[in-house]
Amino acid sequence: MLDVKLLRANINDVAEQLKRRNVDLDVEAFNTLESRRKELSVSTQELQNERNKSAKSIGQAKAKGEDIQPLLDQVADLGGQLKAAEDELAALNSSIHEMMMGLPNLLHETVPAGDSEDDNVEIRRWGEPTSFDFKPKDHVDLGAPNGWMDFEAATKITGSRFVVMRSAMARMHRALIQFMLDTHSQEHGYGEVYVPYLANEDSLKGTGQLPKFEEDLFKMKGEHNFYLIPTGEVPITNLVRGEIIDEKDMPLMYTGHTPCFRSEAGSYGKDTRGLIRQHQFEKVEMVQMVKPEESWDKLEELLGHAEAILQKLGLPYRVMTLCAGDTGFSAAKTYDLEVWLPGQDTYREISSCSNFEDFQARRMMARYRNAETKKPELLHTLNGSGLAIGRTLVAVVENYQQEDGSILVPDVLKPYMGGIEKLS
RNA sequence: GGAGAGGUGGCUGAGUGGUCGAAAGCACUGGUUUUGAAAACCAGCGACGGUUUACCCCGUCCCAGGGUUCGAAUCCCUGCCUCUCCGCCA
Repeated sequence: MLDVKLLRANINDVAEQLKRRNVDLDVEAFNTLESRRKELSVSTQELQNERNKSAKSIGQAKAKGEDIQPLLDQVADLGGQLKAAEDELAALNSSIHEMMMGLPNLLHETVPAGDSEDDNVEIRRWGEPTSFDFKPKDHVDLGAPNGWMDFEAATKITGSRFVVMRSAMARMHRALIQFMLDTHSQEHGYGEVYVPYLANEDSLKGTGQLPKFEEDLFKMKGEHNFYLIPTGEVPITNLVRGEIIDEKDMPLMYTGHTPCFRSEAGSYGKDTRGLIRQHQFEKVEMVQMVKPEESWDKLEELLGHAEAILQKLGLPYRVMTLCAGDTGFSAAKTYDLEVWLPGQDTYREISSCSNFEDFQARRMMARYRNAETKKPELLHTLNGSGLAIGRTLVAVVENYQQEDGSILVPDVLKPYMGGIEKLS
């Protein structure tokens, strides 16, 4: 959420900045609501003050044994007036809040202009696209024939966009999770967490998936308002919802593995083949809660932690800065890591690393106590995939394939796979 | 799932429907004392919003949402959560 004070003071600036995202802020509507709110807030407080004073004097009169009936008559209609004013004010406040919850974050000045992923800007590459002296296959042709990846079985069990994995492939999938968690927790300084895979409405509002993007989520039936998490970002970031963190404990760094569930509404017909776009996939997530002045440096560090995984796995990739139109709702700036996929002869997103500044923190009242001022201040949140497991598996399978259809095991994964050299 | 007890400031924990934003203790901060530290003593110490140069002042907040009342931390209803006992269970 943006700071409502910012809108009160500089709404035209904000509107101008939101245009970069092709978002049209209704300045007039906001100003109308806001001026009415201010008026009403003042008059409501006056009424409240009057009520408090008279209640107090009635109490005192009663304590002295005086007749309080005349005083009661004086305040007879106060209650009704106050109730009406409070109700109207509450309605107004919730309209303003609703409007604020629907506005995306302001973009960092370094975010390039653009409307779609075609306008994202490449900032560097690591490694060269893998070369083969035969025609490389994609992961489906490599995995499906021998049952390593069984899309038909998954369709029977559930439906489209799910997968069953078997034997060595299932094991390598699991190995990737262990390898990433170990790397982040042992080498990069993250604390490992295990978290719920169902989250409530407040949590999803906190990180920004609700109220705007409910159609992307799977919602539980029944009396609880629970949703399957679309990313580990949701439960992990919400660890600090409503908390005031000691400055000495900052930055907080968490890593965790979770499944992710996405309805993929609106992407029918897109990436229907293989593991690229599933309703259920695994991810190892990195989340940081940092002091505001540190967040831009921390974004570069966090990006480096994600890159380290790809480098250890020996997978060629490039780093992209998302353009204005492609940057997510809550983020001020996002880097995507795109890994080389020989089967598709292209780079595909495998990680997304973002700085949210105080956008999520304000939604969930996540603060830290500034040691100098002793006051609670909003902290900054960041997160990044480190990495998406399914897509990493695709990248390993396609980049490490041999002409006979076997898959070499990257060195760093061997300890997690009983030392075997290849899948065959 | 059944029965009971609770949810109060960073923590523990008092609170008769009427100067209660809330006793007390701990923690923390500042001071006195001390070569220094500890101890002792004194003082300060919630969040958010409005107003203000600032002080002050005003409002809201005692799990959440409703209700009763001139007035609610306190009474009533609903929900959420925690604890104890029983049942079930990985």
